[in-house]
Parts: sequence; structure tokens; C-alpha cells
Amino acid sequence: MNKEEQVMTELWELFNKKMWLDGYKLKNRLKGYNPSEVHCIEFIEENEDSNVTKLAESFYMTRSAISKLTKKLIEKGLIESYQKPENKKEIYFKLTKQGHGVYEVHEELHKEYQERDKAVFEQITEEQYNSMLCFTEKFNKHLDSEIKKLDVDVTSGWRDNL
Amino acid sequence: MNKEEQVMTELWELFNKKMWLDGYKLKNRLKGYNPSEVHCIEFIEENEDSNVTKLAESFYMTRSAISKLTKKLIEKGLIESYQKPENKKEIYFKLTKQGHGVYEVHEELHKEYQERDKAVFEQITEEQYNSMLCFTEKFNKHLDSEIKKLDVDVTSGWRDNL
DNA sequence: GCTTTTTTGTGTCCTTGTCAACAATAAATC
DNA sequence: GATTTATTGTTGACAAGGACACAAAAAAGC
Repeated sequence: MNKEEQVMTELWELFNKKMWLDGYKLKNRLKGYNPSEVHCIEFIEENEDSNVTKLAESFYMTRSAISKLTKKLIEKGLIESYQKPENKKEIYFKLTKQGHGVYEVHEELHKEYQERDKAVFEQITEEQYNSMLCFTEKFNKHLDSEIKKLDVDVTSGWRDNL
Repeated sequence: MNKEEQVMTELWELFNKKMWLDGYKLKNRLKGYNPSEVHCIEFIEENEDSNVTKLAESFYMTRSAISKLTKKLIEKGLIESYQKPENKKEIYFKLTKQGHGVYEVHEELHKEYQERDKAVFEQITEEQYNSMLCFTEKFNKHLDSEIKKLDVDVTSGWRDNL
């Protein structure tokens, strides 16, 4: 295996493990809420005037899926929707008090993850950080342009733009 | 945002994009097969005597899901199962000719991905590679030990070991 | 201004994966 | 060697998300 493959493989495993582990902790701490819901709450808190489309773009999911997810969050009383007088089409979301409670717990959890992984990051030198950031930035830009080339809406079904 | 968060965030985005993009290409090239199926075929080809449990562990999925996936692959004529005379419990899988055809196409696709992303990897110095591999290896080992601490079976439902 | 196109959100059907319970076999314990 | 425990794979009910089609509103073109 060449180094390129090796890096990608290791990153793949890393992500699977971290997602599994974080999800496991989350389900134990926030019973009744799954990672998607919490992730959604996090985004709404941190991005003003978020709507179905913005959430879908950010999560690389369909608008359909987000529409159902937000509906459920409204029913659970975690978020509420609002509109602006000048636009009758777009529907925005914000957290309720209860939703904010979930957000806070998740923030704590996030700190716990960092604490848990501190041992790893402490060993990373400034230079190594820069190497990685250099790599991730380049790769992200590259993928953005490749996705753009397709001229496809990331938030809709496959055939929409074929 | 500190560097640690920055790295993780960028890696997260990178993976979402790459998975979306590769999945998109795959669905166009191998119509009728989805990423899970192809991923499964790939693993079976590259790991002798793979069974439901090994697949589940590797994919961080439940045995239940893999059981259904392999069943479908058998029905589609892409893989076949076999047993060993000394063990009546474990069921192993291998590819059929048709399955091997799919494997080959996926290999080509994989090379295309590499070709597509070559521009990024060419800019990475040997030293930067080593930095990243150092990081991923440490992190992977760390996560392995954290998962092991829980003493939970990754391939079964959440409550099995609680 | 009126028509056409795009954007935004939703509903229905279908696929995929989890959860939980289960049977069959193997391994461990006594 | 018999009994208990763990492993392996399967199934059915359910939940999450995608595919597709649609209506309503906004934006663009004329």
C-alpha cells in the first residue's frame, strides 16, 4: 500500500471508530436523542436563520430527510420555526429552552471527548498540525471544485440534475 | 477555534465530501449496486474466509445489517457462502464470477478517484506524510483502547453488554 | 406586468440499518 | 461428559434516510 492509500485508510478507520464511540457516549448521556438530532440542534444554535436547505447542504443529506428531522424536533419541543415578514417561503429554526438544554449537555460531552483524546493531541507538534491543516485545506478545496464540476444539487435526489 | 478542533472539523468535512462524491460516481458507474454492497464485495475479495461477524466488526455495523446485506448479495448472485467441515456454525463468503466483475469495476473506479485527487497528494512532502501517519496511528491506537475499555461488542446492539 | 424557471419545503413510498429476541452451534466450566 | 456460557447468524418490528413527485413562493427573463 502506498502512503496515500495508507493515510486514507487510517483516516477512514479513525472516523468510524470516533463516530461509533462518540455516538455510544451520546446515547448513554442523552437518552432519547440520537446523534442526528443533536447534530441538528448544534447547527441551529450556531448558525442563525438556519433552514432546511442550509442544514441539508451542511450535512450532505437530502432536504427530505432534514424536513422530517426538524419536524420531529418540533414535535419533541426542542426547536421552533419562524418566518420573516418579507419572505413567505423560507422557514427558519431556533432552539427552545429545552433544546438549549440539550445543546449544553452536548457541549459538555464535546469537552469530554477532547479530554479523552487530549493524550493524542498533546503529542502533536505545531509543525505537524500545520502539515495536516495544509493537507486538509487543499483536499477540501479540491473536493469542493470537483463537486462543483458536476453541477449537481447536493441536497436533492440523484436524478434531479441528470 | 483551536487547532485540534480545526483539524477535526476539516477532516469531518473532507470525509463527508469524499463519501458523497465517490458514492455519486459509484452509483453512476455501477447502476444497481450501492456503496454498501460494493464495499462488502471488496472486503470479501480481500479477506479470506470472511463471515458476517468479521464484516460487521470491520464496518462498525450490526451483524443484523450484514446478514441482510449478504443475503441480498447472494440473491443477486454476487457472492456465495460456504462452510468448513469442522465447523457447522460459521458461514463464510466468497465472490462469484459476477461478483468479481463488480470488484474489478470498483478497482478501476478506485484508481479514478486516486487520479482525480492526485493533484492534492502530489503537493504533500514525505515529511508531511509522516506527520499525518504518525497522528493517525496514535489516534487509532488511542481509540482502540478507549473502545476496549467499554468492553462492548461493536457488532451487536447497544444494550447487549450493559 | 406576465410568463418561465428556480428555490424551498413537504409527503409518499421504498431501502437500509438498528434493536431485540431467538435458535443452533461451539467453547468453557464443573 | 454434562451443563452452563458465549458466539454466530437470522428474523421481524421499527426508525432513519433517500428517491421521487409535488405545491407554493421567489427570482429571472421577456
